[in-house]
Amino acid sequence: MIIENNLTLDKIDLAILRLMQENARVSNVQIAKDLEMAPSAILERVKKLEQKGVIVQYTTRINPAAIDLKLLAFISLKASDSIGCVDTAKELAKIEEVQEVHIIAGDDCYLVKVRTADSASLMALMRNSFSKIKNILSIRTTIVLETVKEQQQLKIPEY
Amino acid sequence: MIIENNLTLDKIDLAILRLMQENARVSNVQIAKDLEMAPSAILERVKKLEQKGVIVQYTTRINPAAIDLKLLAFISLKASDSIGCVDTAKELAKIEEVQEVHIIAGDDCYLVKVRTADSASLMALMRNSFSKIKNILSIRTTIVLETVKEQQQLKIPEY
DNA sequence: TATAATTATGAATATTATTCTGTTTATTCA
DNA sequence: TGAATAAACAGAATAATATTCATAATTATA
Repeated sequence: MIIENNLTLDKIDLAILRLMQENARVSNVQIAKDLEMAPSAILERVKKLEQKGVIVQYTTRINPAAIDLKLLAFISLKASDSIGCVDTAKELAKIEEVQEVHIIAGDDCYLVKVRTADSASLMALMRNSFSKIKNILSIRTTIVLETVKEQQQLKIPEY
Repeated sequence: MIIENNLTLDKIDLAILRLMQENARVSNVQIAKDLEMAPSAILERVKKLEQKGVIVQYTTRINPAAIDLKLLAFISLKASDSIGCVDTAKELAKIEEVQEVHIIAGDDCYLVKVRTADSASLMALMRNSFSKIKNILSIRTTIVLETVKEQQQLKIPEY
């Protein structure tokens, strides 16, 4: 894991992040034009943002329906883990269909986001993968009927 | 919105998506080398994947902590909307701090994912933004203590 | 099987990334 | 405060990549 030392981001860094968050394939030249700077200076900053771990990844968002992943579900799990233990969470994280695993406050212990083709394959996933994980006491599955908004983009402050 | 006509993705398309999902800034030349094809052929396919809406966006994942967004929460909402009505959902989607809005099956009507600086700013958000939305009957907020996995990457089938 | 349509190749060109040097700007510390 | 030091920037040169386009190969279709 990359250590984040000097995490003070100035106005220019934030502007770069704003542009790149919108379009990861924007060119240095374009960013430079927008910010009225030299491409070489932009490149240097981008490299630094990568090194500092501010930029985690450049990723391509794919339409889930295009690859036949039409079902989205959230699963709340209770486990007999000691509190603060992430073993069960790590087991859940290993499952490919699992996009998110959060340890949450309150009644339930874990909140998991899962994407599968359909309800049958979700059922299969639960039977084959979830059931193999020890310490799980109960499962509550919530099917998403419609997604109105889904973005991982963050609200980047002005400065 | 782009209409998705010919959504039959072959093995090569899936391979391209797999590479680009991992790294949106991978070069055509690199993809071409990996798949043992000409860069021009790859480019043509990528353009088509964009046009067909298979590729939704190229985005940069930013470390939320780096821009002081350390709190993640899920909010379950009940509303007095008629079933299937997305008005409330659309209002929720307008809020910048809201990353996701799902209409869900079961007791609650909406599931919302929110990111803020801290619990104080979450409280402020709820007071200022959520409370302005009509028809909301009840709110249940779940704070995330720790995120073990968070990826929007999809499991791309072999062929 | 012939024809049409799609997809791929390879070379030429345009654009962009990257490197490097000199300069400016900011920061540190006596 | 002000010299010493470090960080950031600009601009030019070069390397790498994207893009275009004519042609060839492949695939689908009648």
